[in-house]
Amino acid sequence: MDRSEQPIALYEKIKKSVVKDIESGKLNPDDKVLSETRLAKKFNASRMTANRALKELTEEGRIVRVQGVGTFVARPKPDAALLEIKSISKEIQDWGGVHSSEILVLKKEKITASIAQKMNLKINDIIFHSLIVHKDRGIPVQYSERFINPKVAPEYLNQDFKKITPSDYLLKKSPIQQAEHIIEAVNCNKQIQKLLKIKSSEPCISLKRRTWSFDMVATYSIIISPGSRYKLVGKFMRG
Amino acid sequence: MDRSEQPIALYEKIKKSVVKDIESGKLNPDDKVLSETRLAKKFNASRMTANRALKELTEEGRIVRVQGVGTFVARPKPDAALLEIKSISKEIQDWGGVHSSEILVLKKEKITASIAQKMNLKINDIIFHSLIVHKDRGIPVQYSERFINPKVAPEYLNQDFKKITPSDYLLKKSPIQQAEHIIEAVNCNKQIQKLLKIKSSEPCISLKRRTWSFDMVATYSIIISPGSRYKLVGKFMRG
DNA sequence: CGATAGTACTTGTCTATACAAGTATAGATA
DNA sequence: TATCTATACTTGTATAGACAAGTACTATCG
Repeated sequence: MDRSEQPIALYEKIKKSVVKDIESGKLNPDDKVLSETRLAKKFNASRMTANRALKELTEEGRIVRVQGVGTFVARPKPDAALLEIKSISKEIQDWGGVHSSEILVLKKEKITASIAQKMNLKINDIIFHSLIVHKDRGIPVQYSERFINPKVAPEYLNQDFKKITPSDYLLKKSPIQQAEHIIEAVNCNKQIQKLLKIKSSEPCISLKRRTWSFDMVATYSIIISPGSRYKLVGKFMRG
Repeated sequence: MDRSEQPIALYEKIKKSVVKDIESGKLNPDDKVLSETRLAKKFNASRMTANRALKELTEEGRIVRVQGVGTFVARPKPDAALLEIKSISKEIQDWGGVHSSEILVLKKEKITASIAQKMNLKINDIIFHSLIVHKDRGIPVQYSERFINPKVAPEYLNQDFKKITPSDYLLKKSPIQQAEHIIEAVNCNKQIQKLLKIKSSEPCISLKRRTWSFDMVATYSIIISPGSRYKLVGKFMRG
């Protein structure tokens, strides 16, 4: 860790204090948080500084503010793994299906320009690339392409993926700090149509996902599923 | 444009001005943006106001700031701009579009069995029902049907939705929301095809959503958008 | 009893100022 | 030439004060 101790900003201290009260249970969901004025007095800060702390906590979804009324602790995210793809095999099994998968690509390779851009890497950097089709009772339900930053998981290719799933390995090696999801409805190209054994008219759901670890883009993945065979269910906060 | 004019905050004006310069091509990636001091002077604002504008644009991924050096237009990490599933009108405006909407239904009515089940209400209970088609420059981009529990927002129908959007009103009345989302790729029925002015082959993204407030189901909504005209982008933090 | 006005409090926005800290550049120095 | 130093500029943090806008409650009036 190259993070040495720099003097912590006052607004950060206020944020941490509120978060601590929430996580310790001193403040429960829907409880009223100290007002800006009171927080400012408590920390010997100006109101603007307390305002900044509370504004950022609002953006982070930890509190809810209502003008004229006050600031309240937000209800906890019911599912930590919000729109996150849990292991597709588990999902299929939970559904009562029979999971199998076909590994089409699993290797190191030079990164392409468009992927390099998405992952903030340089062209010609080396990257891990996998392409897998997941099936239920032999019927393809998901095309899954994944690019992995080797700086984050250098031993990725050497794993025995019969003992640990790729997702589980990555989760262990690189705690995800942040994830971005882009969900689209698309008609997919011929190659993917063939892999998924669908007609060209079949609407598909495309989920592109980037995850960050250690302040780097850790993975970029593209998942495509026929609309008739798959849906996403997510529980999370925020309107 | 059904957006009536509420006084727009100064920092919002500064943000919009910078975004406009970026999107019009006046400012290109890596170009230097006016410094806080200069922006402040240009808009007759204080430096703190310009600072807020630039700070928020940084969080939105549109610019990059380097202490001691300056502010630069971010490279187009595509899709980084839109962060949350926020109000569709705001989304369209941020995108540089022109939002309008057609209200097809907005009334109290008796609940149907299937909706009653989803909302944990009894058949023949009264519910608020709205059906709106949102457009960008006249092109339909979203079919939005919504059922609202009157216990949560009894004054819903009496609002002047030219002054406050339905979403904003609901957020205010029941600020703490837990939500469940089901996302599917579908081909939609003839009625919706007609409203959205799409061909039957156009893949659409369907987002069904339930929100909870005060331990009740507050709303159930169905949102359908043509895949070619809309996508969902979500950024979620962990820890 | 119901409506209204006043109040106390909250968050939202904005200003003018201040100092700290990081960077680049030009000019002086060894 | 290579290195240091002053400086001018940038962003980052923080203050104290101001007014606007929204809400909840109380006391008053009709």
